[in-house]
Amino acid sequence: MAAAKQPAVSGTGVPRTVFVRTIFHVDMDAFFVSVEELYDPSLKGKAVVVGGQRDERGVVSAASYEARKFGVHSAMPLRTAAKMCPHAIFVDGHPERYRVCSEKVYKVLGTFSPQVEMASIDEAYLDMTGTERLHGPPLKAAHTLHQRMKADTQLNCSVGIGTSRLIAKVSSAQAKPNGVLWIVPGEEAKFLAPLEVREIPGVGKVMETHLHALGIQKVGDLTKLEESELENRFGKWGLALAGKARGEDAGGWFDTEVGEDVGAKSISHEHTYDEDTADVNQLEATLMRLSEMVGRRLREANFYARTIQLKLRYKDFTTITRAYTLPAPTQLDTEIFEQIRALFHKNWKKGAQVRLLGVQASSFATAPDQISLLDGSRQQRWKDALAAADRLRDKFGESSVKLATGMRGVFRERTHENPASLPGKIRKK
DNA sequence: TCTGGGGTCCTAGGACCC
DNA sequence: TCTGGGGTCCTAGGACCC
Repeated sequence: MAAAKQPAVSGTGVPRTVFVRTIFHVDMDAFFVSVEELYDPSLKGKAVVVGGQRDERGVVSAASYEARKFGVHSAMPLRTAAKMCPHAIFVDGHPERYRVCSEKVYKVLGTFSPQVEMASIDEAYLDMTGTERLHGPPLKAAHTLHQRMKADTQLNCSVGIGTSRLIAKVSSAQAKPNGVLWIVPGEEAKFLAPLEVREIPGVGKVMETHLHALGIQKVGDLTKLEESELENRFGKWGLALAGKARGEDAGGWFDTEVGEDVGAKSISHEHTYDEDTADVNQLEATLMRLSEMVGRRLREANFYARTIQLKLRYKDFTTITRAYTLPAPTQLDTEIFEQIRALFHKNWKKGAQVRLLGVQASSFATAPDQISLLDGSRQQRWKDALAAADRLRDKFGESSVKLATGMRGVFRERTHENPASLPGKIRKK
C-alpha cells in the first residue's frame, strides 16, 4: 500500500501525499478467433476470418494473426478479405460463445482486484492500486494474471500497466501478442513520444488526417505544440488531446474511476438486408421484429425509454436517423412499433431501395415516475397545468396561484376533458 | 474493396422559457 | 415594440471504439 504513494511537494512547498494509481489493461488476443479455435482445434495456426462467409455482405469481426499477414483486419468487408487471402477459412460469429468466455475472463480478473471494469467483451481495466501486499509488485502480479488466464480459460491475453487508463491501454497494444508491458511511473511521455498519433485512443482516421496536415505524425510532435493552438483548432477535444499526449486521462470517460458503474444509455437493434428492398410489407415486418427485440431488452433491464429512433440507410449508403420523444416512457413493443412505423412512413422516400433499418431506444428511466404512471393525455395535462401555474406565478406573484384541492381527483374523474380547459382549475386571486 | 452490429460521446442549431 | 442573454430540451449527424 505504502509503495503506491509517493511523497510530493505542492506549490507552497508543503509536502503532501499523491496517489499514483496502478492500472492494468487486459486485452484478449484475437478473441473471437481464439474462442472459435477452442470449439474447432483444426483452425489453429491457420488463416481464419470470423464474421461471415466470403461472399456475404458484412465485415470482418476478427482475423487470426496468420490472416493478418495478408493484410486482413477487422472492419474490412468480407469480400475484400476473401480477395486478399483466398485460402482463409471463413467462420460465422457465435456471440453466445463469446459471452460465455467473457464471463470466465471476468471471473479470473475478479480474483486480482475488486475494481474490474469490462470495457468491451474482450478487454478490461483493473485498478491494482494498493494490491502489492496481496499480489506483489505490478510486473509480478501481471505475470501471475497472465498465467492464470491461460490456465483457466485457455486463452491468451496481453497486459498493459500504467499510471492511467490511457497508458495501460496503449501499452497493452504494444505488448501484443501474449505479452506484458509496464510503463514505469514518470516515463509516460517518453513511452508515447515515438508512437504514431493514431495509437492514441480517440484519434481515428479523420483526426489523423487533420494532424498529418499540420505536420504532426508522432505523439511527441503533439507535445511540441502549444496547448492553446490545439484548443483553437480542435476545441475541447484539442485540449484533451494535449493531456493524452502526456499520458493523462484527460476528459470524458477516461477520467472516471475504474469499476464505476455507468448504466446503459441506449439499446438498439438493426438489420442489413442481403439484398436491398423497397417492399413495404417486408420493411414493416423488419421494423416490427426490431421493435420487439428492443422492447424485450428494455423489459429485461427494467428500463423505460422516452426516445425512440429510426435508422434508415438507402441503397447508395446515405443514412438518416429520425427520433421521437414520447410524453411518457415505455417498454412496450406496440408503442415502440407505433412510433417507428410513423417515423418510417414520414421519412421514407417511397419506392426507394432500403439497405438497412434500425430501431433505438434511449432517455431511460429505471421505473416510470409518479407522473408517468398516468396515461399520456393525463400526464400532458399535468405538465400543462403545472406550466400554466408557473406562468401565472411569474406574472402575478407567488401568492396568486393555488392549485385547486384534489387536483389528482379532478384528473381522475375528468379524463376526457379538453386539456385547454385545465388552467381554469387554477384560481387567480 | 464496397462498406455489420452494438455502443459512446460531442457539436450545432432550433424551440421554448424566463 | 424591440431587444438580449442564459438555460434546457430535443434532434440530426458524425467521429470513434470493439
